[in-house]
Amino acid sequence: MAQNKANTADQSKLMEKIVSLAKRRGFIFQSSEIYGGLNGCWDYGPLGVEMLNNVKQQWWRSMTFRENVEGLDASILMHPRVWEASGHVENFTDPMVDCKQCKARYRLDVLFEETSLKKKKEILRELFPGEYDGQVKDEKVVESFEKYVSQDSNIPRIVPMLACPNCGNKGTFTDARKFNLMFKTFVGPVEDSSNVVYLRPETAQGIFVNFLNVQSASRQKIPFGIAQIGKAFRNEINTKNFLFRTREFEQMEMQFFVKPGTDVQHFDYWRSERMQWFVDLGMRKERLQWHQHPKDKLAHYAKDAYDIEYEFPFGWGEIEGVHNRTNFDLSRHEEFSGKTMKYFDEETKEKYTPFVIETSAGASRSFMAFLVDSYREEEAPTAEGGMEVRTVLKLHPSLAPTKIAVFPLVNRDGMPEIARSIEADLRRNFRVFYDDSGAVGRRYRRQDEVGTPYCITVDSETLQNKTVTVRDRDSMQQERIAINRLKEYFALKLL
RNA sequence: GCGGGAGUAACUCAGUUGGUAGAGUCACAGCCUUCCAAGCUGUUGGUCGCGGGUUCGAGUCCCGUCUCCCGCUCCA
Repeated sequence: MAQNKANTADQSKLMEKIVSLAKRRGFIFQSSEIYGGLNGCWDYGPLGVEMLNNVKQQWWRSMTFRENVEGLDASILMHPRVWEASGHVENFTDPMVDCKQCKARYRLDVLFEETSLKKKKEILRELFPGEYDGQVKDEKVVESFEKYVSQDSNIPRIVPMLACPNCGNKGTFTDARKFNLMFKTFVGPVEDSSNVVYLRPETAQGIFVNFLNVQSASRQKIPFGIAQIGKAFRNEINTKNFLFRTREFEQMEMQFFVKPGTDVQHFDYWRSERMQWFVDLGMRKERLQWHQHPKDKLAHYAKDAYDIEYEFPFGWGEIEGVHNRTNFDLSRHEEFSGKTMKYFDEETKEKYTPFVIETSAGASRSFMAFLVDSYREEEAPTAEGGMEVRTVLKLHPSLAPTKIAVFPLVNRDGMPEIARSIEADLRRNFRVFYDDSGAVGRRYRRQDEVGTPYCITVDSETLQNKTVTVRDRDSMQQERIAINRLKEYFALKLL
C-alpha cells in the first residue's frame, strides 16, 4: 500500500513534468490562460499542432490510402433530428442523485437496478395500495417497477423512498438532476426551442447520414468504409487528466459498412489493424491492451465492443474504440428521415441495411498517449566524463514536430553561411530548425527534449570536404554525410 | 458534484510575527567556445490566479470565486 502510494506520487510527478514540458516548449497551453483558464479546454502550440497534424495525417493515410475507404468532412452542426435518431437526445440524459449523508453519487438507473426485488415490491405496494397484495410474480414486480420509473414525472416521488446502498440512510438523496452531455445552441438570432441545434457529440452521425451519398458518388460496393477527422463536443460533468477528458476533442473515425453476417470477420480485421497502427508508430506494446465491454454493459447500438487502452501515468485509459454498431444507426435514420438507407447488392440482387464496424480513435487522446509514451529521462555522459539526466521524446520520426535541426559548430569561419544554405535547401521538404546559440551540446539537448530525430552540424571538416555530421537522437551517434547527399539520406529516413 | 492538495517571472521554487517581491533556469544582445545542456557581461520580464473584506499597511489573515492535481463519483 505504501509502495502503491509512493508509486502514485511518482506517476503524478511524471505527468506534471510532461505537462510542464508541453507548456514550456509549446506543445500544449491551457485555453484562455490569461483569464484563469477554461475548465477542460486546451490549446495546441506551435510544436503541438505540428505533432497533432502528424498524428492525424498518419491516421488519414492508413485509412484512405486504401481502395475501399473514402474520406469525408461533415459539418459540426447537423439537423437536430439526427440526434433524436441516434439516441443522443434521449440517452445522453443521465439523471443522477447524491446522498446528502455520505456524499455518494449514483446514476438513477444504476440505483434502480441495485434496488432489491423485495424493496421494489414494498414501494409498489405503497404507491398503489391494494394492487400488489399477496402473491405477485417476480417478473411482474420488475416490469411494473420499470414502467413506473420510466416516467420522468414519477421520479420525484420514488427517490425519497430509496435507501442509499452505501450508508443505508433513507430519504437522504438530493433531487434527481439531469445531465445532457450535448452542448446546445441556436440557429439564427432567436433563442427558442424551434431552432435548437447541437454541437455534435460524435463525428459518426455525419458519416451515417451521408452513407448513400458517398457510396454512389464514389461508386463503392459493400464492403467499404468512410473516414473522417473532426472535432466533437461533450459537456462532461468532470474534466480530468490533462487532455484525456476534455469538453472539446477531436475524433478520427472510420465507419466500415458490411453485409450482415460478415460483420464478425470484418470486426476482427479492423481490431488487429487498429492495434497495429499504434505499434507501428512506436508505441510500446506493454503499454497497450484490449478491453472488451461486458455484454450486459454495451451501449444501446452495439453488438460487440473493444477498446484499445493505453497505460497512462494515471492508469489505463481508452484511446480508441472498435465497435460493432450493427445496423442500428442506419435503421434509425431510415425510420426518422423516411428515406431509405438500404443498399442494393447488384451481384446477389439482395437489398439490405448494412452492418457497421466502427473504429473511433481520439486524436487528442492518441496525441497524449504518443507524447507520454515517448517521454524518457535517460542517463547520458557529459563532456566532463560524468553522467547526467537527458530528457528526450523518442517520438517516431513521422510524428516528430521538427524533423531536422541544423547547427554551425561555431559562429565563424563561414560555418553559419554553409549551415544556412543547408537549412534553406532541406526546408523545401522537411520542417527544419536552425540554432546557433550556446554550446552545441546544449543545442542537441534542446532538440532531444522536443523529439527532433536528426541534428546536422557544420564543422571545420565541412570546410575541407563538404561533409557534415548527422546525429541520431536515440543513439546519439554521428555519421558523416556529404552535403549533396543529405536530401537523399533524409528522404530514406523520413519519407 | 463531494473530500484533500496547490496557484508568486516563460519554467522550478523561496518569501520570517502582516511593512510595498527574490533566486536559479529560460529568453534576448554581446563576448567566449572545434561535438553532447547550466563560462563572462548586460537586458527584458511579476495585476503575487481573480474579486471582496479586515488593517495605517495584505503574497502573508478572513470570505467568495476560477483553474490545475489527487481520491470518490461519473464516463450513452
